[in-house]
Amino acid sequence: MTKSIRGILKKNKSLAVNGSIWIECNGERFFGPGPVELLERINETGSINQAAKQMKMSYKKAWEIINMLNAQSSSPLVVTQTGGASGGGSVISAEAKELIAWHRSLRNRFKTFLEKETSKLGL
Amino acid sequence: MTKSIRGILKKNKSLAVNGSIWIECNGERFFGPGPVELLERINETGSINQAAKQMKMSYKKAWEIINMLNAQSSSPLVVTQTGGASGGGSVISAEAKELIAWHRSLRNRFKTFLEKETSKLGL
DNA sequence: AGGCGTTATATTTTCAAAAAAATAACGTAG
DNA sequence: CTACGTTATTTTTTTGAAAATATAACGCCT
Repeated sequence: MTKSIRGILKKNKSLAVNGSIWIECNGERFFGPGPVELLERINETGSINQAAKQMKMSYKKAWEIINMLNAQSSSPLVVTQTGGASGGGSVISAEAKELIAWHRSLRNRFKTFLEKETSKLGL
Repeated sequence: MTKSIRGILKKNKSLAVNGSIWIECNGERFFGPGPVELLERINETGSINQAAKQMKMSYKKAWEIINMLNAQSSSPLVVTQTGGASGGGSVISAEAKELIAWHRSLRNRFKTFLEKETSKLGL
C-alpha cells in the first residue's frame, strides 16, 4: 500500500488535480468560462461582432450563447440595438455584471480547492 | 444590487453549481470518471472486450484509454493476456485499485464542495 | 490442424458539430 | 434613397471525432 498516488506514475511526470465548473439552469449548462469572457468583451467593445472576433468565435455561436442567456433570465443580460448611427451595438446589463463578479469569486474558491487537492497527491 | 444570483433568473428555474474533475499527468487529462468505470468493469469481467460492451464504448476507445494509462504508469495498471484457455483476458493491478479508491474519495470531496456552492446561490 | 475468444491495430465509413457563406433587416446620417 | 456597420437567421460546406469494419496474432483445447 503506497502512501501517495505519486509513486504509481513514472518519474518526472507532473501531476495535478484539475477541473471545470459552471452554473446550471434547469439541468443544462448555462454559465461557464466561455459566456463570461463573451460578456466581458461585449462590455468592452459594445459589439457582439467584435467580441466574437476577438475570441475567434463565429458570430453565430456568440449570438446563440447570448440568446440562451437572455432566454433564462428574467431581464435580458445583453441588450442589443440593430441599425442606428454606428450600425447598432450591444450592452450588458447590471445583472450580467453581477453574474460575472459572482462567477469570478466562485472560480477563485474552486482554484484553491484544486490546489489543495493537488498538494494531497504527494510531492 | 441583488443579494443572490437567484433573482436574476426566471421564476421556477432550478439552479445549481456543477462541474467535472480529473487528474492530469504532464498537463493532459489522464484519470477521470470514464477510465475509473472502465477499470472497475475490467476488474469485474476480466475482459476489456466485455467491459467496453457494458459501457457501450468501442473496443478501440477502451484500448486507447488503457494504453494511455499504462504509458504514464511505472507499472501497468491493466495487464493483458492474448490467447490461452478462454482466448485471453485482462486484470487490473493493485495500483489501479488504489487509483480508483483515491479518485472516489476525491469525487466525494468535490461533491460536497459543489453542494456548498449550490446552497450559496440562494433558494 | 482448426476453432474459439480474446487482444491489438489499421482502414474505412458515418455522422454531427463547427465553420463559412449568404441573405435580410434595421436605423441613422449624409 | 443610398451607404454603412451592426444584429438576426438560414443555408451550405467543411472538418474532425466517433463508430463500424476488417485483419492479424496469440495460445489453449479438442
